[in-house]
Amino acid sequence: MPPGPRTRPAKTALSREAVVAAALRVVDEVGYEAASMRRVAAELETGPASLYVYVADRRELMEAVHDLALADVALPTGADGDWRARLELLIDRMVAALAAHADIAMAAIAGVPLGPHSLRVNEEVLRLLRVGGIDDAACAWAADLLGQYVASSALEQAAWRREQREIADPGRATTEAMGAAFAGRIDAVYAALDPAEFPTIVALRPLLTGGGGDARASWKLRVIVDGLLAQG
Amino acid sequence: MPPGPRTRPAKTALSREAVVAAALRVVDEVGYEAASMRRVAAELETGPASLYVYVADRRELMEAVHDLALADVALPTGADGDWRARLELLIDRMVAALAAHADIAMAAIAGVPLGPHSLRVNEEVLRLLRVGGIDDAACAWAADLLGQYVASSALEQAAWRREQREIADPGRATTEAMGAAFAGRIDAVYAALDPAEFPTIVALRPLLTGGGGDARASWKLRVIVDGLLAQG
DNA sequence: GTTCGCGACGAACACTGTTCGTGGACGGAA
DNA sequence: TTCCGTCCACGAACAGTGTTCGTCGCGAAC
Repeated sequence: MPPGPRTRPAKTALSREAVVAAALRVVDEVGYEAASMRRVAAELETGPASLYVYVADRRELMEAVHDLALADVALPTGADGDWRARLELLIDRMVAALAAHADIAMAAIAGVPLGPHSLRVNEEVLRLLRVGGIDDAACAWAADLLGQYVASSALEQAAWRREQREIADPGRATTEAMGAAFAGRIDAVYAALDPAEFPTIVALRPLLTGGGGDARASWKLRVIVDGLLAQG
Repeated sequence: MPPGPRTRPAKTALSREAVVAAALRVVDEVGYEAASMRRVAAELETGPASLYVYVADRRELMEAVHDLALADVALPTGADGDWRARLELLIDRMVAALAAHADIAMAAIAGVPLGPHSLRVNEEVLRLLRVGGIDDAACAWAADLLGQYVASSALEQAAWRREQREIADPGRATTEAMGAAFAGRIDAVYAALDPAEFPTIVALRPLLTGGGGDARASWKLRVIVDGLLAQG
């Protein structure tokens, strides 16, 4: 007698791309940290051991997911303006593509991204910087700085977006959810500070947590590029 | 009969500060990720459940450790120059203080730092920016940008430092360790790229992984501050 | 001297990433 | 067609993880 109802009709649909795509779906649903190997395997209706045929470990899987998220980024064309406009557009697209998939940008902080789409996009960043007349050594370090900006901004934007989703969630749209909100919780800490000890924080309090969206991000990007140009 | 050799002579030395200090020691030894509640408890010669009297969860503990690491940062004085020199010195000290304790800066990425020492240091950052004549709204966003720079640079520096320690480790100072090294592994990826597809990366290859130390960090900081001044 | 509360902590729960071994399915060779 | 060999899906297990609960001993208050 067979040990159980072993029905395996079309289970051969496993591949590296299928695993990475499933992992991206799971990250979208439950976030970066909660996207465990077991949950990804469950998404594929298999066991966790099956994933290790196509992926060395969780880190490599998440790097692949991060790279897949960057596949949506289209390189700006000549119609998008001069090198600076194109660079800022490209960076904005990178941040948007990453922030669209929860906090997958964490993978870029845990390890340097070296996937094919990361390389494709970074090649274009470096090329645009050179077109802009930036010194070669400055190009290399600028790409590093811009990479840090992309990861940080994508994480910030993802956190801000998740907060809005939690507030909009009718299941817990109570005072508790409002109190646990992202900017709200931070602002509450600032509001409770002693103005004699932290005069500047208290004075700037409305500005510190305001404008968590695109204005903040594009301002930061402008600062960095202006700073680059100042290195002449 | 007592249920076992329950010898408890001087076990009453537990407190929140003792827990956080022990956690900092563990982070120094094994790193941020491997610093588990069980290891911290073992450092205090107790069980993991004992920690939860003084700390809500691992996240809060790591935020407290991050804040403790910033306690070493001394605020620059008038003898250190004008506002810009003081600001850059302060930021450098923050990066150095965090990078001295492995990758504890990860705690600043997982959540916005709001501990007492973070507040103390951020108050001074905001104050110096205002002294420099930066617009109030720009001050708020600049502090955010500088915070991202501090966390990213501390992580980068910690990774670079760990790599050097692993190479210097006589136990595995073989070709394997050299091949698995940080900058070396990245450079190897770049070296294997097709020059027709990634011409800029290949052309700038020696510059991309070079200068991983202080020069890179201070250059980035100069870019940011120059960019701030360009906002008028 | 007795009671009472605080807190240290053993045990357990529900997970996690990863490895091993089995065994079935499929390709090509005889 | 039969056989063999390779591949790989997957059950089971290992060694951990964060966190919670209940107990129980100790110090202090009454």
